[in-house]
Amino acid sequence: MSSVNTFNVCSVQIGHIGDVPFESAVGWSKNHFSAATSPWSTAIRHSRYCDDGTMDQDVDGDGAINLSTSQRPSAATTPNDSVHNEDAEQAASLEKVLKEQQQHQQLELERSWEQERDVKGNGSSSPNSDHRVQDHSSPPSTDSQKSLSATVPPATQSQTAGPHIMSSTSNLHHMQQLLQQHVLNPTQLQTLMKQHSLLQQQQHQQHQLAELGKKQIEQTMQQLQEQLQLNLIQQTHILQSTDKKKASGSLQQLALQQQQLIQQLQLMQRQYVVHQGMGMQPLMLAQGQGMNPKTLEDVFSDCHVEYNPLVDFILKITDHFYSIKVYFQQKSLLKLIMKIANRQEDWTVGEFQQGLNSREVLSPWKELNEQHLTNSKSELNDGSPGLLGVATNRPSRDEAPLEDKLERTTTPDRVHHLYGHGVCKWPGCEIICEDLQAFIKHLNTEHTLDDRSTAQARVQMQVVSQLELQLQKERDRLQAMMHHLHLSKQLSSPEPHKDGSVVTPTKMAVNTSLSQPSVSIGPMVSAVRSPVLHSPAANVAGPIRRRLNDKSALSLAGEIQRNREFYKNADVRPPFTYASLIRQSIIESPDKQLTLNEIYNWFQNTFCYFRRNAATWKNAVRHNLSLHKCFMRVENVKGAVWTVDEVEFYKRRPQRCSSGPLTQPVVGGATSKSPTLNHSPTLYGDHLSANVQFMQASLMDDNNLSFITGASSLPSRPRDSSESPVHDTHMRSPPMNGGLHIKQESMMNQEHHVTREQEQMHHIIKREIHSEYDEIEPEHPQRDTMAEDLTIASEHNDTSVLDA
DNA sequence: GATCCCCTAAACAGAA
DNA sequence: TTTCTGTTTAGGGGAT
Repeated sequence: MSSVNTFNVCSVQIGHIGDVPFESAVGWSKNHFSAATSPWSTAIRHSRYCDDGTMDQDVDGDGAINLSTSQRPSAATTPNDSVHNEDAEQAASLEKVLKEQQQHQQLELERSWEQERDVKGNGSSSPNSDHRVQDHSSPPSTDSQKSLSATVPPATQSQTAGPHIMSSTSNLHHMQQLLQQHVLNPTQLQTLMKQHSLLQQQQHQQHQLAELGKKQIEQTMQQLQEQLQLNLIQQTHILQSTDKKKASGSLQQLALQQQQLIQQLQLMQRQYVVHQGMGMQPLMLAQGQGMNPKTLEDVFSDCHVEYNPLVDFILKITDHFYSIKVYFQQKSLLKLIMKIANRQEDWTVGEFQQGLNSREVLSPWKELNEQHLTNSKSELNDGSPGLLGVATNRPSRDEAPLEDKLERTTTPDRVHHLYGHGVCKWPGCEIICEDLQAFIKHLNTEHTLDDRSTAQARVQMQVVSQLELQLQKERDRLQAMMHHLHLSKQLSSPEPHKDGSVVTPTKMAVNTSLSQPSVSIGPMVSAVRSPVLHSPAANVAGPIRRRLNDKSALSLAGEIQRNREFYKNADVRPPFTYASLIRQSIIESPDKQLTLNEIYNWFQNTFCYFRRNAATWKNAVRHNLSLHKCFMRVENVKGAVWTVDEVEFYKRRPQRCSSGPLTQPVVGGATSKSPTLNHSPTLYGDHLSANVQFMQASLMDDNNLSFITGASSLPSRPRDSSESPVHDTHMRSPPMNGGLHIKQESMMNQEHHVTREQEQMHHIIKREIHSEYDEIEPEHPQRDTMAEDLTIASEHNDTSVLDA
């Protein structure tokens, strides 16, 4: 672009050449003779404009350019200096003589052109650019110029042709101006003109060569495209054939061949782009500048070297554009193959060929050819096949596909991710809004930039972050699974599927290629909603509550831990009671105490389910906190916090199963709200067994360790009287923090009807579990909970054992 | 069918 | 006055 601007400046200066002769002359020569082609290339390369528009001093320039400067270069620098200095000094007195010289020069030029026409066609017609540069890179001396004008080689003379004649009028005008300004003598001008014509001819021949190469590339691309289509048709045939065994091998070969063809096609397209970019360059510039393309072509033929950066820029953009188009076309083709392979569309070969020409496959090329034809109408005629021969079928811009129209109508302002089904989907909001406007109003009033919204947004960010991590993990796992299954399938039996869907590397590659670019949240959510591992999906459909026979609180901790991401992201009701969840939230806290609001937050952060219907479940939480004696309200300086009385919690749980032989338990001799505080000894045993078994499964699953073998024997471990009888009151004494127990009732006065031996057993079991966890993972989040759970459970078991 | 557990809803009161 | 917190009651559903 800078070159174009330079040319504009050049044009203006030519118009004022008489006013500022030498600066204009410099401008003209700078833009009409590139550094590689101008006889004064050295001077021009080192010349630059000053801020005031005049030329800066030339360090080693010749006299013709530096006449306007104060420092005149020495005559020894360039042979031309002597001539120009003499012309300048005698300019005033030799005007008449010069006019005669001009006339003579004009006649001489006309004669030389006639001679050139006569000898046209006798010389070589393929000079390369290196030769050209070599010929004109050195400044010609006066003698050489004279000899050049007198003895022009036939090969050089023959290269002057039409373009020279076409532009001779303007060049003659420039020459006359130069003669009037005494810059060049007629001989120099004549040499200059010949060189100029030579370059034009060379450029023209290069252009013809480029056209020839371009046509060859087009032909090759056409052949490759035909081969590709043939390949696809063959694949279609094979897919429709009944012999699946043969089809598998043939498909693999064809798929390999298809990939090679596509690669070759890409290569050819790239070469085509290079040729095309070079060919369309002057035209694009001419159209862009609103100038006469022919005139510009003349100029560019002289100055093409300076346009290299621009050419590179255009080529890069065009190449990138083509790469995108190639990708989309390949993707479309693969989609087509997948449709057929999956028997979604039982096509015949003819229909398949028609499908190849469908909009889905060809639309990228149509768009490409539209732009291509717009940019270079003269380069590619409308009747030409264009890229891959699809240009003729391009629709008009008004015939936009339905999908495009739908996409346009589905503007983002009509879809709000926080609004759906008439409900505000802000976490914990669920406000019903009649329409989008009402929702927007609600959004602007209720969910402003305050602490609450900020915190909720922060939570959501964490949710998204965790979700992405989980997605990546699951994706890697799936990939590993697929890889393993595919390998094992190949190793075991290369037999295709019974349903006809052959698992081949082709399909795997197709699946990969198709799935990679389309990472959307939809499959992710669906995947989250249907977990395979540790799936609590059985409890998804409604408030199915866990009973005592289900997993205990230990299982709750383990299950929450294992499915934390699932519950956090899936709108699934956790299969635990409010009481269990509240307890879990409290015991997960560092201080084993939480305010009501913190419990709310734990529910919302841990379970996606509790991000809606806030009023309902919050009421339930409060109800449970008040209802169950295991939850104790403690007031401290900060306010009220809730703690858990573990004994009371576990004492409460067996109440549910009152069937069976009723034996008054030793544990928790205090009165209960429930009139049926009957416990089955076997129940405790089952409970503990279930706990241990689940812990085994959990640890085996999570840590892949088998220490449980010892853990399972813990309840039956012989009591060691030497063990410290220190009673672990950690879980039995909720942190007081200087607060006051409001709801204590019988708790503080309650005798723990646990024998000394049982206390010892608590300590042993808990310490052992702690030590085991320390060996496994020092920071295991479940450690305390599990230890406590098992302690309680063992306590119950001991009781049952004693009772038995 | 009785009983129990759990959930949901609601009313009410006190505090912030 | 509103909102939050805590308590209590009532009723329904599921499990035993």
